[in-house]
Amino acid sequence: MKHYYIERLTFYSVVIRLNLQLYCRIKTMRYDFNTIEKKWQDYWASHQTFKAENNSEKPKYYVLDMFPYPSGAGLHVGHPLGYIASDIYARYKRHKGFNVLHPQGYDSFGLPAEQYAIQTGQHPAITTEENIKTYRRQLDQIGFSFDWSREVRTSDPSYYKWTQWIFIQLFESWYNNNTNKAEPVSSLIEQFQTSGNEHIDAACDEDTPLFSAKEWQDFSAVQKQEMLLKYRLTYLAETEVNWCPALGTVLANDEIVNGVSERGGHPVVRKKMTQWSMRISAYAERLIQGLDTIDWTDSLKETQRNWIGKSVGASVTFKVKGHDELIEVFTTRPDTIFGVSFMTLAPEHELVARITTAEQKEAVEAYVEATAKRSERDRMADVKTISGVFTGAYAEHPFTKELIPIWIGDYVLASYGTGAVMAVPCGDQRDYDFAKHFGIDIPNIFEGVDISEEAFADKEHTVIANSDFLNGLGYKKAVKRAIEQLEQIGQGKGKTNYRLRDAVFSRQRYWGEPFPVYYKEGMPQMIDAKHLPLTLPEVEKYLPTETGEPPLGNARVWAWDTETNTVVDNDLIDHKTIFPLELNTMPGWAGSSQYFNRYMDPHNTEEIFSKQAIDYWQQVDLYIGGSEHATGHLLYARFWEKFMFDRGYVPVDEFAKKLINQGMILGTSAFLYEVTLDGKSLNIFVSSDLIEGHEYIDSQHPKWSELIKLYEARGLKKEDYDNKSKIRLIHCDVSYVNSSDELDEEGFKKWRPEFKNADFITNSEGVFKVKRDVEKMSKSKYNVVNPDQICEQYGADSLRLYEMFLGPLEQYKPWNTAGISGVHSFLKKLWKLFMDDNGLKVNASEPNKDNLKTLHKTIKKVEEDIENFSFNTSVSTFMIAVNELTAQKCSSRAILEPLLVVISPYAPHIAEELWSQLGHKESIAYAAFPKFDEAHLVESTKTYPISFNGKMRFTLELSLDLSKEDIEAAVLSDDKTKAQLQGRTPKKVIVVPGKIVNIVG
RNA sequence: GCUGAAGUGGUGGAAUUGGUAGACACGUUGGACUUAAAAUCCAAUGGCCAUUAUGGCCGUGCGGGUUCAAGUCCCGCCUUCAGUACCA
Repeated sequence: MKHYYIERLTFYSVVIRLNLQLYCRIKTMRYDFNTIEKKWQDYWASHQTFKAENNSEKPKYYVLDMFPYPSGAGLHVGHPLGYIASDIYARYKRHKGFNVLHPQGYDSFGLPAEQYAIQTGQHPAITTEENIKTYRRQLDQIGFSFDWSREVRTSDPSYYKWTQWIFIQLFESWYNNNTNKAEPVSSLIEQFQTSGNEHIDAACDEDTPLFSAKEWQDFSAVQKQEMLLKYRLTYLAETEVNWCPALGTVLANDEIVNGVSERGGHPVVRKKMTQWSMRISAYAERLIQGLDTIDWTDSLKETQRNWIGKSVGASVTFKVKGHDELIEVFTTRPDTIFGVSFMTLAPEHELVARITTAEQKEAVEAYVEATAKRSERDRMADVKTISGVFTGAYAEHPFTKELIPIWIGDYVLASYGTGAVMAVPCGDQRDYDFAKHFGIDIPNIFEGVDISEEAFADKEHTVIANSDFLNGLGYKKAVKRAIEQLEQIGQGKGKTNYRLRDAVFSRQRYWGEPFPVYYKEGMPQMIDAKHLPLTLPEVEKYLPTETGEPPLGNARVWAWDTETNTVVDNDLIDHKTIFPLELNTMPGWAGSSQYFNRYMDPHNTEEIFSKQAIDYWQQVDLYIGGSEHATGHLLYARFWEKFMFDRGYVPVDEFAKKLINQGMILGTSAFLYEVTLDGKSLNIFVSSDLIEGHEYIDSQHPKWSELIKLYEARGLKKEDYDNKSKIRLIHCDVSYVNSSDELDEEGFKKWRPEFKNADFITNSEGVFKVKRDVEKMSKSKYNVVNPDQICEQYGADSLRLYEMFLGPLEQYKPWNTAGISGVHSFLKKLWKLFMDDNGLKVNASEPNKDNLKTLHKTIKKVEEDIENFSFNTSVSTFMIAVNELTAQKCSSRAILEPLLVVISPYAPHIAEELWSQLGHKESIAYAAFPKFDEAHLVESTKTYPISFNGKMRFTLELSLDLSKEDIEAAVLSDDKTKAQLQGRTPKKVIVVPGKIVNIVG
């Protein structure tokens, strides 16, 4: 028995093997994308095909993607969109003879890994490593031409060593407003030493006192450090921050969306804390100016301009009556100074408590307290309510010396300008509303303008009146004059104000870069750069300590020994040689603000990058990424690059010459209509075509007889459900829905077992349909499409082509997997152009005129498309080319070989395979892009559209040699023209040679 | 409110400086091949009217305008999306 069994097995295995051999033979002739793609991905990896050299005869080109945060969910089809576009561009540039740098890495510090660590105890480094593996596998299978030998990870100590190094450089620098650049702190100390700080124009803290050289010399060491800290480009300061209790950390303004945290949507409150800050405000003007020198989209530049928020105007000081106090305000309309009828201070303004009169004390205090309690979000949500209190104090008008009541109101923000405004109700709608509400005077200082209904804010048509020396002047002249006069009496000057605030740089987090900082007598000290990196310590818990310190407070070994320059046990802190280390870590944007430069020389252990490398690569030539980073990463990175430029580390002060924002690929969500009663599920679902337009169940409706039967079967009475039973939408995983929107009931029930006994009411054809809607692709909406499955089923080349084919790169567009069959069958047709059942069918035959025309118009169009980033139209062009060449039965090597090079940036795997089938031993990646030859497109005739009164009626083929007159004669003598005219004489004939003929009759 | 982008078939989208609107696909319908299915191939496919056929009218968010000719330019609106918001 046993013997027989083995014999049978052997027999079968021989049969199977024979079949397999036959199958494989056929298979080599077919477009077997899975095998081909794996083969070439392995080839590229083992041959390091895309390794960029730091010295090359070729011109350089640097194509960069925004590196991903490796999240646990992996990639969905929306993620690679920008990577595919940049990869096409990078491959194209290689064909064009450039030495292309196209690196990739990971922005691997961040909140999600830490949140996961808090929940599970899993070290973030482990989670991160696992996620990176998944990302790498997914990226590899799409066939990107990344130079992986240059990979960086922000959480890698060999990388963050240089993030720490830059921090030290910033600490050792100050911003000189005279030279308009950052300079070493040593130059500042020299000036203090010789002449104090009175004559220094620097970006510094507002509360910096003036001191003389003598005073400086007399300062203690700690006092000197305190003073210097007010000038450093990164500094410690007590700042009001956005504190997120749920996340236990501080958030930057751009990490808050609609008053809640961007990640997780948790509430955010204002809180005072000592934090590291970055003096980005020093660069506000240069960040605006620099925008004119770079090729970024207008909308992105506009977003950055708005964020920086430059406004030009004047600062004016008002004396407070009866106090030795001054109120400084910022105004963009100094021309309206004679229209001031009150002043408003922010409730948080420091003068409020000092100037409030005894009578008003109670009301003012109550108001201040009430505002403090209201969260930022409440204040934002409630813009319409006007509130405020009179302080009882008066200011003196700088010119008229009239008394101006001082109010407080929450429409004035403490964080903008000086936190105080001179209110001109006739010229500003908010001041107007406030004045109306509290019955304050609204003097009119505009000539010929009615202000009985609303304020007049039109600068263009302003003519000033009732304003002494400003009478009769227009806006511009009045502003100039007002500033001159204010300067003369010493109560104001021209001033430019920026909305941009310094960036808080501390996070109360574990999974981030440690600061290279220890504290001696309470003052921060930098660890010498040669001892970096200061690596993250191990902790038992990733939560804040019991005393409320950041997670690093849990580290047992986290103190700095200045004798040995090593990290030692906390217990050893003696404040003589061993000092406590900083417990905060750096924010997410630290690691991403210089990574583009590190790619140029990623393994350098001596420097952040060599001079030779940065001089060669200079800056990113093309940067592709999402527009959501407009006011975060893209602003901070520009700031750091300018700083690095000032200090002589980089040769240019903008890091990315050109930037493109790719749009988002949206998911097509599926929804089920679920019937509910009193908010509870009735376990009944209704096909979407029965429901459209209804919110409640109505027993009168004939469509719902089946549903009504179900109600009755369940013993529900008509009066219980009629017009009460409501319909709601629930998300359904898109994998249980086919392309006709029909639901796989069994699959759905398995996925959501709580509905396993649910009733599904089908439409009149007996089919259950879901509702479709386009939304952001996300796990929680169950509309995610995984690229792994697409690659498996259609191949990476199909995925690449399809993502490009969907529409313009910058646009938002919905994903629809069904459509991929179009590009997939294009690839099969392409394959068939080269291969038939017997193998390669390409030969040395002479190409004919049509072949050449097809090839050259394709070369021309694709080249233009790539230069214009119009990748979608290229894919159509390929389809047209292959359709035409197939119809022409073209098998000429002279046509098909160059065609392959043109297609290869888009579909590199199939291009490589066919290229090697053509007998090439080297990769196609560096083959020269074919040269376009206009000669092949020259035509002798043109099919003219013949229009009558602008409407095209028919076409006529005419020689292009004909003159205008010849064309007119030829057209007019044509029978079809005569038929159109029916004997009438045309009034006019427009002939545009080579374009169109229009007959006006 | 302000700023920016965009409105074209059933769907995604083409249309270089004003010059044949709807390329290229998806989907749909019909056909070929097949025992059948898949795959592949062929044909039709903006709407309406008409037909024996070569036809006719309307049509790029809406209303005007410029022009021999407008999706494209100008004026006035509407809608959608994104960003931003008491910024003095």
